Amino acid sequence: MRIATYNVNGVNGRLPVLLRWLEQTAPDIVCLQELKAPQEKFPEKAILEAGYHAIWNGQKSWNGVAILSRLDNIQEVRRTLPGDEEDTHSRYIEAIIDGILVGCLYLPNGNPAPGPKFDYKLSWFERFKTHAAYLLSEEVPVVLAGDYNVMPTELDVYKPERWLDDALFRPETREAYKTLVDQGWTDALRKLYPDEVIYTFWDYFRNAYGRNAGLRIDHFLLSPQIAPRLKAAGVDRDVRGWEKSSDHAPVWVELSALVWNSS
DNA sequence: ATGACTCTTCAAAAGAGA
Repeated sequence: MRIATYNVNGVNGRLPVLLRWLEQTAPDIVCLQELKAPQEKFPEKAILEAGYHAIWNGQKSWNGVAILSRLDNIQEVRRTLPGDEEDTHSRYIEAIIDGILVGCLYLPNGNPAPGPKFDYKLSWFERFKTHAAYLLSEEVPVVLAGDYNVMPTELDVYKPERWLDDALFRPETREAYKTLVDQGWTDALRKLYPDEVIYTFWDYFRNAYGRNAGLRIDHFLLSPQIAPRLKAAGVDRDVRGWEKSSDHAPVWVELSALVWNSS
C-alpha cells in the first residue's frame, strides 16, 4: 500500500504533470493540496479516467484539498478542521480508506511574521494538534499527510540562518510541530532517514531546484497503530524538474499489509 | 537586502505563495 502527498499548486494548471505522475507511480491513495480551484472546477473526469475516485474540498483562487483512491472505498469523515466555525479556508479533509484514517492537510503559510497571518497559522496549528490528539485517543491506524509549511529542524533547510524569521521556521512554528509529533506520532521520512538531507520543495526563483536550495515541508505523521507497517518512504524528486511542475515534489510512504507479530 | 518565478481572478494588475 502506497500513500502519497502532493502540493500541486493548481490542480488544473498542473493537470498534465499530475496525470503523468499518477500513471508512473500509481499510488493507492493520494492527498492533494493547493487545488486553487472552486468545488465545481475540480477535474473529476480526468482523475476518474486516470483510475482514481476522489473527494475534495475546493475554494476559489486559493487552498483546496483532495483525497484520491484507486479503489472506490472512500468513506469521508469530515471536510473541515474542528474548532473554528468562522474559518473559511479549505485546508483539511479526512476519510477512512481500507481501515486507515487519512487526514489531508494544508497548513497555513503564515508570512509575513509576526502579523495576523502568522497568528492564523499558529491558531490553526493549535486546532490541528487538538484534533490530532483526539485521533490518537481513538487508537486506530492514522496517516496525517500534507503540506505542513514547517521545516522541523535545521537539517530541513538549505540555509537555516536565512530562514530564522520566516513563518515556516520561526521558533514558535518549530515548537508547534515538535509538540505535535511528541503526542506520539512518527515522522515517517525522518524515522527511516534520521540524518539525510531531504527536501520536498524548491522555489521557482534563482534556479533553486538546480542548486538544490530546498526545504522539507511536506510530511507524513503515522499513529502508533500503523507506524510499525512503515516499509519505505521517499520523495519523487524528479517530478519537480518536469515542465510546468509544481514547486513541491510528491512525497510517499509504503506500508506493509500485515505487521509481523513477534510475541 | 532585494528580487528572482508562477499561479489565480468579473481579466489588468495584484495578491499569495514559501
